[in-house]
Amino acid sequence: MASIKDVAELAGVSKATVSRVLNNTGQIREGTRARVHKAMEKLNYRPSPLAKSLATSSSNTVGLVVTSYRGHFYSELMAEVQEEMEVQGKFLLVSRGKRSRSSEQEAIQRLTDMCCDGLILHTRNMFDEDLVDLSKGSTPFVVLDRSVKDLEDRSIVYDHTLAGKMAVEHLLEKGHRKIACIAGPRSRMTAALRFDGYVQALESYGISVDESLVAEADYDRLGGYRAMKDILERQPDITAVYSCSEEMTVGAFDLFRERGINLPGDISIISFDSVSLCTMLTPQVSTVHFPIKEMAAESARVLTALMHGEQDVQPQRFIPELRLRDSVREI
Amino acid sequence: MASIKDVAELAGVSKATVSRVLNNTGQIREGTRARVHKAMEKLNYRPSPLAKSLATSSSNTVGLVVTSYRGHFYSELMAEVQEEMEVQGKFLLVSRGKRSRSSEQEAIQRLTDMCCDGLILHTRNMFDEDLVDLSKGSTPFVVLDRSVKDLEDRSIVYDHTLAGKMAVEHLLEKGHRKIACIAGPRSRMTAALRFDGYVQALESYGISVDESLVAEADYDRLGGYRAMKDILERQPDITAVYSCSEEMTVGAFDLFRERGINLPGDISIISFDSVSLCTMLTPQVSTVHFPIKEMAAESARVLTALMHGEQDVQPQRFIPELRLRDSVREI
DNA sequence: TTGTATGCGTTATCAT
DNA sequence: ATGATAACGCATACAA
Repeated sequence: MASIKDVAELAGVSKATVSRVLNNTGQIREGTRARVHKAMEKLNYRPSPLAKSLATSSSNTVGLVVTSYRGHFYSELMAEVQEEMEVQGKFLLVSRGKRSRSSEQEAIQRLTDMCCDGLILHTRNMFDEDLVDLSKGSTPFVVLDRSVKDLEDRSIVYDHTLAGKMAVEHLLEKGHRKIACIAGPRSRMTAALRFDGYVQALESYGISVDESLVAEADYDRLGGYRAMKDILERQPDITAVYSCSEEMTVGAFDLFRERGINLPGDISIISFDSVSLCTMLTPQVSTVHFPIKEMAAESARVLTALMHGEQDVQPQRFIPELRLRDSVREI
Repeated sequence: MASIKDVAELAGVSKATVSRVLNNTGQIREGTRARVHKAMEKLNYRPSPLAKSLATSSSNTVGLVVTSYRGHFYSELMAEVQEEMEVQGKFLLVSRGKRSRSSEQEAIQRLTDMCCDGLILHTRNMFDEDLVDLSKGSTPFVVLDRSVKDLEDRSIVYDHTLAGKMAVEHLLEKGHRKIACIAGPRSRMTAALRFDGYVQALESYGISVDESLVAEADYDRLGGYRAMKDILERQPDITAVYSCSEEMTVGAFDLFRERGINLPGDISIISFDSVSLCTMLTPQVSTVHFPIKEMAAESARVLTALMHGEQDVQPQRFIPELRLRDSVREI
């Protein structure tokens, strides 16, 4: 690989001059510029990003840390950020915090050590104060789907509780009273919030929650299948289900299909949805939409603004939105 | 940020010594080692990956180049490679070749400039000879889902034509004769191959292809919807459909749902499938499985072997496999 | 307008 | 067992 030195020699100038034409900085005579260009051409010269980063401590990359890679949700998240960043000409470095405070911090450190120009954090286990500490450093970052006090201008947030409440209230309005809940692992913040929505909606109708109506499961297809099965065993006469994730909903449908249960005739269902899995099912299921895609894109945009040194960025607010389809009937 | 120099000074040794304890190379007295460690601790020292890369021309990252980020397929591909690489402690750098020979080559150059230790290429537009040229360089790489002559030991391949043939023959065996084909963009290699499978299967039954039975569409949901609509307009009395991608199948189902078309009563369908979208549909649709996930993982493993300097790696062969479910009826 | 010299944080080759 | 020192490829402050 030809280096800047080779180009300089061939063009009969100094390295500094080559560097100048490279970055379009300073004044250079047209003649020498041409000579340098020709030399670069001839040597098929390409600057080393590594050396440049070392010299400037900026790397033209941004880091993304997530808690998992598995599943449509994270795939979509990664892809979206990736695409948005490419527009900025930035590379994306992805790292995973393995569901613990320390591993999340470690991931962040690795990324900053690599001189990422910015960070997008979808971390669930770090404390708010950790994030606030981080904000004292020089690397700009945004937090995705998490509201951090004092970091509002870098938080891309969504009100999971309200979303859940709206979903369950819809069921309530349609006359359902015996409403099951397929909940995510309650150790996870957003899962807990979504469950809160269930509780609040019920309370607003003067109904207290019956624990035998709720099952906690992993946020995936099999989890949904099992949860639905458990609930139906305990409470065969439910009329509606509130599912806290689309993949769990797909799992529930596996059971419905297996048992010949009819929707919405026998059971109504409403679900969270991010990647439109719910519109592939038959009947298409009514959802509260959790717009991870748009939020990921927004996080990329906000980060870009931050990296450009813009002040007072106002992250877009994402409001829960009901998407009514064919899986809920009136009773 | 503390550098190796700071550590050396604090520990009262030279930079070289610090470097040695860092990499566990050479012999060092226990006492000094301890002192160095303490100094590192105290300064919260972390080595700069950038400087290390510059010095060693290796970066602890691998590059992945794909043609798109959109859709479940690519998402899954990225996520799988990502996860597999993390096990090796490698970072992943993703870049996109925008469906042209030159942009794919450009992406590769950027990645090699960053001193990636290895490359995974899911490129469709470069020529075989480009790849062969590349193989003369020093960066190990593998090609995903493409068979390159003279590069068999780095090609993770799948027989799309055979897969398509098997799918259509299944339809044929069940008595179907008027079989529509929802094809991908024929400019794309694998789409063309899958279509070939259709042609071959038909020929083996002495049937010549009727172009009005086939529609070419984008490899996505909307494409499938439109293609299905077009075909039904021209040929309302088809009995079966061969769909070349799962997302197109989802789109076809959108139309079926809209029109109240019954499966497999009115129409039978068989589809390619990679991300199990087809098992979410009702009825679950019979498929030929294109195991992109496993192939992505295999590509990561083969690359790892290559990077470790192993010779004679034999990439696993992936054989098309029919997964019969409930979307095809006998007539 | 251009050149010189130094620094960025490592590794690696010689010495000692 | 340890230290000096030269790379690695670029940017940049200071001279000229």
